[in-house]
Amino acid sequence: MDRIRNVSCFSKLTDEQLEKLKKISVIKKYKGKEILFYEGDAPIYLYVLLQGTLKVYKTNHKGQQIFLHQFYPGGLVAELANFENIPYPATAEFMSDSEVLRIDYKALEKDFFKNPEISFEIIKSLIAKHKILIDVIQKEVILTADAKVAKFILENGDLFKTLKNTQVASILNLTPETLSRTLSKFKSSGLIELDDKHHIRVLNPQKLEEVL
Amino acid sequence: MDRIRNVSCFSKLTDEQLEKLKKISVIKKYKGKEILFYEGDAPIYLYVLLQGTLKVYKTNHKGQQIFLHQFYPGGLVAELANFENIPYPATAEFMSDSEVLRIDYKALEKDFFKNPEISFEIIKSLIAKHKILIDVIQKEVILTADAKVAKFILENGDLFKTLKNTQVASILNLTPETLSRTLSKFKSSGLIELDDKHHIRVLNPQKLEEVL
DNA sequence: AAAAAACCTTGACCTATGTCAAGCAGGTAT
DNA sequence: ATACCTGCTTGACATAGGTCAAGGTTTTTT
Repeated sequence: MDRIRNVSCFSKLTDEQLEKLKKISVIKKYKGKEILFYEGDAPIYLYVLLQGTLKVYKTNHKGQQIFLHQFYPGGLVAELANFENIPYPATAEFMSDSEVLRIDYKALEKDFFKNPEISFEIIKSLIAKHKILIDVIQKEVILTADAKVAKFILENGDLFKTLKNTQVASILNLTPETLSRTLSKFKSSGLIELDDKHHIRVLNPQKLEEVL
Repeated sequence: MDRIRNVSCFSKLTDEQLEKLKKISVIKKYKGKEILFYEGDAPIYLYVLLQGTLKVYKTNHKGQQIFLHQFYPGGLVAELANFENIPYPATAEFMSDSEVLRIDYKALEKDFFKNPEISFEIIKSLIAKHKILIDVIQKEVILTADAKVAKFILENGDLFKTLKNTQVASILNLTPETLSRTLSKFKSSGLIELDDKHHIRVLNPQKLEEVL
């Protein structure tokens, strides 16, 4: 199918290779809130997200989700677990109705691994994920709640238009209460302004940077 | 030099390739506590640790070190920054007198990147680092202080023999006070026993596991 | 439009861990 | 032996952020 060809990761395969790939993979559909895999599951498949969104999170001692990352179409999911044949280190849950390409990993390894194009794509994907993890560490370990919020406003200000505050809070791994308090603090110190419908206007980007 | 050949990452190179590598690299010696690079520096070189130990950490808002990882001889340091040409995301400091192979990254990229052996080694190194980062997240974000200590005792119990408590505390990113309190708590609940010289005996591995 | 559900805000309180300070123990140097 | 580090322990206190609860507001369902 053309679906596969359009995935950036496989764009450079020959027709013949694509045929092979088709044989070891299948397209699966999921609904929002369904789970693709749980933390601790054994990895059998490599997944490529074709459509929809997928979030990956870990669960802490008190059962709360620690949001790690969100996948968009084209993303390669969970190579690590496949490579190392260790249990998935996190849980993956669909956030909307989605489609994934489910690839039999063992077969892929056998046929495709010597292909330098594929290796390169894998390196790229690993590096991207590496960056994500470093960001997670930055976010969770280094930044205070205020700094998280300031960073999010500066980098993703428009998302406030689409997301509810609870959703933003969960992306930042904060409680809605803390987010609310932080926003009012910023508001009262004149850093931002909230008009009617969740539209944040940054009044003082300078100062907001300084919070970091 | 044979030094290079013994680095696992380059063990499969031909003599000719090794010659090339020699031309674009140089061995540097450092003393303990010297800094290899600071968080935020621009990456020019790829480093391979030949001898000694190197620790990598980030610094949080209050200026404390957040320990991320320790490198041992053979380790490839900081590929990410090189690949992506972004500033180093952490600081690297030698913990003992050490030697590194300093490789001109641009030249390496040009000459060696199509080599599937090298690609494979890079993938391996990236995956190892990926795992480390996931562990860091696990340690810093998911685990409580008690759980960190319990995990460390179970996995690295012998290190208590060689390291001072302050050093263990800094590996766990805890204050010595917290570590001390946690150890006495474990001791008084009969989970562990401390004899004269820093030798921890685990009395109840079962229960210790449960703390996790 | 009415009822129900979900969301946001604010206050009071809790908890884990860090900070500061003091005392103590053991090892090393004088 | 004495003095002096360095590291360990313990206590009192501080603080960031979470938890619980209640009231108000918005959105969704009926």
